[in-house]
Parts: sequence; structure tokens; C-alpha cells
Amino acid sequence: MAGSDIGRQTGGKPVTARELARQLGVSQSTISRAYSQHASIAPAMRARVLEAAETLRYQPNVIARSLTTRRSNIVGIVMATMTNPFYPEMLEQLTKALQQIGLQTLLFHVPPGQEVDSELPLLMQYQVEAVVIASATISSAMAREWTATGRPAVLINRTVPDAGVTTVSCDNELGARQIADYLLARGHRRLAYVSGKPDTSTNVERERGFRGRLQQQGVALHAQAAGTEYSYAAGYQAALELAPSRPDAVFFANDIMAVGGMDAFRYERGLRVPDDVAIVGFDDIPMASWPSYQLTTVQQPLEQMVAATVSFLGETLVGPPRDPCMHIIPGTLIERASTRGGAKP
Amino acid sequence: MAGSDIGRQTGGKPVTARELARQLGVSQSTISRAYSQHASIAPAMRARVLEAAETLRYQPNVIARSLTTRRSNIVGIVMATMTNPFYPEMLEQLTKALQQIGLQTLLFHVPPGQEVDSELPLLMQYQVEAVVIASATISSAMAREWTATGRPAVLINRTVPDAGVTTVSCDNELGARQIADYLLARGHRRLAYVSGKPDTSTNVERERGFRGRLQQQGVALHAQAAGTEYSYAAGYQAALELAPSRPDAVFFANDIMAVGGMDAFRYERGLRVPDDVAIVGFDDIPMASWPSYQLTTVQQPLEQMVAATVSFLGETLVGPPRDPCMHIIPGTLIERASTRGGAKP
DNA sequence: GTGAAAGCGCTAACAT
DNA sequence: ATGTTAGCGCTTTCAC
Repeated sequence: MAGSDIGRQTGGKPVTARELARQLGVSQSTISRAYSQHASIAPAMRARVLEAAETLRYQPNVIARSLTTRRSNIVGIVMATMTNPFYPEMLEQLTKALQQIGLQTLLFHVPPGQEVDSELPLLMQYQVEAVVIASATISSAMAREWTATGRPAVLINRTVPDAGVTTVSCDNELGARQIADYLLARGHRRLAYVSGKPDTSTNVERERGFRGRLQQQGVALHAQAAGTEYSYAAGYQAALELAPSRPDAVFFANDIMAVGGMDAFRYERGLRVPDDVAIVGFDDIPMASWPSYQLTTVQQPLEQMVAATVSFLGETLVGPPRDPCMHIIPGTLIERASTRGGAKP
Repeated sequence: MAGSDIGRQTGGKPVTARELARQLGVSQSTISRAYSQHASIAPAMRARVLEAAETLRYQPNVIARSLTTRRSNIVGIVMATMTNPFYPEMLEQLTKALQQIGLQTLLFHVPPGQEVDSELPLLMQYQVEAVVIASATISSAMAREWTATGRPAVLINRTVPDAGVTTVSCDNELGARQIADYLLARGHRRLAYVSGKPDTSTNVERERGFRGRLQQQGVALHAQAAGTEYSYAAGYQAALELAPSRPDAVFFANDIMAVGGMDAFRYERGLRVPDDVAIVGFDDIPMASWPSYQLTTVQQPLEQMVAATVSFLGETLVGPPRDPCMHIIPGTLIERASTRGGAKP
């Protein structure tokens, strides 16, 4: 690693391929070829060019390149809030994996109230080659419009019905069913569900899985509280609403809510977890394994989700566009002390 | 919001300004002018162009624009790990604020072992107008090289001595001194410090502030443990090392470590917080205010830090380059139950 | 106020 | 293997 070739002369304009060519007494295309993997150029010549580039601090302008190649090597990532610790982790992994295959990440933040839809024209202007939408949803109309442009879109952790968008997600319904089975097997009968942000596919699927399974087993849902969003505070609030009905087990739509709920049960209502009330979440965020929480949860297969996303993008950006597909990966139920007792405070 | 103008015809190539011009029977420069704020164009004409653009799904190609204007409107953000919850929050705010002044964020992730330095040439190739480095440090040699290109660099939450880089940071030394004063005032005398990642400026400054103040007050540091990194696990580990020396108060280099340490003290050593040992952190991450932790800490002025960063960038990217400066903003000591007792488990 | 023409820095035929 | 030429889609003089 040279660590010394940033690419511009002191204070001046960046040196261009033409200048470098002039200095070397070669044509400008020769410079270009030196940076192109499969170009026919004498190895000696390439070496000469690269060496001169180093001393003159020449760096190819990839923006200009993308104008002719029509490949920006940029993918847009759209995220709503990152207050759920699950998402920073995902973003980090995603960015890393994309970088490894030579793709850069243009990050867009969608304010809570706003629609993802309104960001897409901007992404388009920046010529991103694909868009990854995480912790946010897109209208199916807009999704169709986007894919009509020939650019792939991947929705992580959300699905949009028949919009032709590729989806990568944990099997939420399966996970929720496993939770239901697990709680029933442990003898719980006064089961409650705390929903997450309404109308998100994750919430719908998890609720459907949980309720569906209970129904199959002939157990009625004891109580339900509506979280307004996927946050600690919403979980906390929901737990307070739920407490009077005295559930013996509560499934929160995700971990950050579960953690909030647990705190509310313990510190506001003096309930013991799991003795008075068992708690289950979904995601397996770092806090879930902290001794203060020891939260039973369904672990999302983050690595596989990222891998699926990136390999889909990688393939469809080189080869012929792959058809959109649904990648539904099963999660793993992780049993911890929030349901099975143990060394709790 | 139209919600319907993504910018490309179905499956085909994006429509260009030239095509749009041809359709309208005007020159291509007219199209350009319609999108330029201070161009001389008849209002009627502009309206005509914009309307046609909408129906034909024309969107200017900002990448091509940047070639002529030499303004990419892209800033690079370089982050190391985001496992410290303080950083996702910062990233979110930063991206939002940059977007508001028309700047987009190209995100680069630096793997733990790797140097930021190696990423900069890539940033340069993407013609970013400025770089913001968070949760990571740059060598001062590389920093000088970068600024020599005439592009601003901002280091958030880190400083690099005399490298000509603008720095935005909390007053770590002051904060640490306040913590020392606070703990002494509460009668603690067996004080310990848990250091963060060695050689980071934050760690150096916080340690200096804390030790310095103790020395001034004639109190010797009772014990110290070396965290290897800013993580929950490192804090946990450090607490275990510290426990035998029986400190009556521990200042952890940041909150995520403090939370880890607290869990270790409580669940591994059975100590009560704050009765047996008082705990203080730094940052004020969300978990610090959760009832399980109720962590006394110094709140970083995140909003002001982001505002300072963005306004510096905004100014220096339009007007004449501003000189690099140090923005040191005082934090706020927040007293919670981890030092003053209260409703603890 | 609008059109014509010359680039921005690069890649990709097409020559040689 | 290298040089020449023609753009990529846009902004910006310079005419009129």
C-alpha cells in the first residue's frame, strides 16, 4: 500500500489522463488501457504508465468513466431510522460486502414520516445501478416503475406483494410459529402479542404466524397491544398497557421492543421475568444476549441475508438481469433465560 | 410529489436532454437552462420543458453534470465499526443534514484492522468533495496529503495533531474532569479508570482529564484496566479484571463499555451498583437511560457536532475554502442512578 | 431569451 | 500494441 497517492497535485486541479499521456509521450488511450484489465497493452508499457501515475498522483476519474461505460458501480441503500440496532449491523455488513465486489454505497436516509418513493428519482439521477431498501417499504406502484427502468431493486426484511421486487427476508411466519409452539410447550396459556409498526410486512407475517399457530392449537390469544413503531419506547408503552391483563408470556414483534417491554414489566410493574411473565422477541440484536435481558428470540440470518442480496446484485449487474425472486431464509430460535428462568436479578 | 417520474423509459435507455430537446423542437441547452436556477430562460419556456420532462420521464444525469461543473455534490463518510450505538445515530443525523443541503453520502466501511488511509484514493476516484471520518483515525501524513488536494476533511470525535484537518468533537478532557470532580464530591476515593481503544484521541483525552483532575485533588488513581476496544465485551472483561481491587467507582472510557462493565460487576461478581461500585460512562447512548442501567455519563452534543460539521462543509464548498479549525464542544454531565442510588434491582 | 459549439475526463471502436 | 476519432450527457461561453 503506497499510502501516498491520493490523486491530485497540491491545491491544483487533478491530473488527467491526457496530461499523464503528454508527459509520457504516449496517447491518452494508452493510459486508459493501463487501467483496463483485458486491454491489449504491453506489460512494460502498463508498468511505465502506472509508475508515472504514482509519481504524478494520477487517479482515474471513475465518474467520467461511468459516463462512457454506463456503469456507475454505485448502489443506493435506502434506510429509514437506524434506532433499531439490527439495522446498523446490517448496513455495515452490506457496505462491506458490496465494497468487496467493487460496488460503492450511496446512503439515503428517509425521515420517519416520509415515503421511500420520493427518494427514488434522486437515486436515479445519481445513476445508481441498483437500490437496496432496508427498514423501509416502497409502494408497489413505485417499485414497478423502478424495475421498469431495468435496474434491480432488493427489499431487505420487507416484502411488497407482486411488485416484481426481489425480496430477502427471514421466514417471519415460520419463526413466529416456532415461538408459539415453544411457549405452548412450556405450558404458557395466557399469551399476548405486541405488534410492531402496523402495515409492515414483518409485523403482518409475525402476527399471522403467531396467531395462526395458536388457533391451530386451539388456544386463544389472551391479549394484544399495538406498538406504533419498532422502538424501545413503543415496547415499553405496550407492556404497560398489557400488564393489567396479566399475560404469562408476551411475544414482542422485535427485540428492541421486547427489551423495552421487559424493562417496563420489571421496573414499572415489579414483575419477574420469566417467573411472572416470559418474554420473547425477534431479531437477536446484541442486547438480547446481555445478562440483563437474556432474551429468547428468533435470530435473523443476517449473514445469509446479506450474502443473498449481494450475490443477487453481483449477478444481475454483470450477466443478464435475473428475474426477481423471493429469498426467504429460516431463522433460528434461541432460547435464553427470559423464558426458561436462570440467573436473573 | 409526483411519485411517478423515476426517469427512464421502460426497459430502455434513460431519456437524455438531447432527446427531450428534439421532441420539443428546442435546443439542448434550453433543457439545461430549465434546470439551472439562475439561467436566463423565459418562465413559460421553463414550464414547458419541465412539463415535457415529467411526461417523458426525463431526469438530468447528475453524474454527467458533475463532469462539467466539477461538483459531484457527494461527500464521503468513512466509518469503522458501528457496534458502538453512538455511531449509527451520528450517521443518521449526518446523512440527513447533508441531504438537506443537497449533498449525498457515499459510505465507506473500514474493516477493524485496516487503515482509513487506504480508502482515501478510492474516495478521490469517486470525486467526493469532502470526507468525513467518524469512529476512525487517519494518519497525519495522509491527512496532509488529502487536504493538499484542496478538499476539506472533517474528523468527528477524533483529533489528529497538526494535520490541518478540521476536527469536531466533544470536550473530552473537560467531561472527564467533571466526572472526576463529581465522583470525588460524592465521597468516592477508590477510583478506577477503564481505558478504551489505546491511542485513540478520545481515550487519551478522557484519561488525561480524569487522571489530571484526581492528581490536582491529591487523590491517587486506585486502579486501571485496559480495554482493547470500545465494545461491550471489552468493558465486561475490564470489569472482571478490576473487580479484585474493589474500586468504589469506575469511569469507563465510553458508555458501551460501561454497560458491559456494569453487567459484569452485577452478574459475575454480584456487586450492587452504585452501592458497591458506582459507574460512569461517556457518550449518552440510548441504553444509558434504560432502567436496567441508569448510567451516569457525559452526553455528547451530537446535534451540535453534526451541525458544526455540516455547516463547515456547506460553507467551504461554496465560498472560499475555510481554514481548518477545531470545534470542541462541551458535553453535559448527566447524573443517573448508577452513581446516586435509586430504584435499582 | 435562445441556439450553436466547445469541452469536462474518460472508454471504445476503428485504424495502423 | 498503440494512435486516432467519436462520443457518453451535460454546462457554459459566445453569438444572435
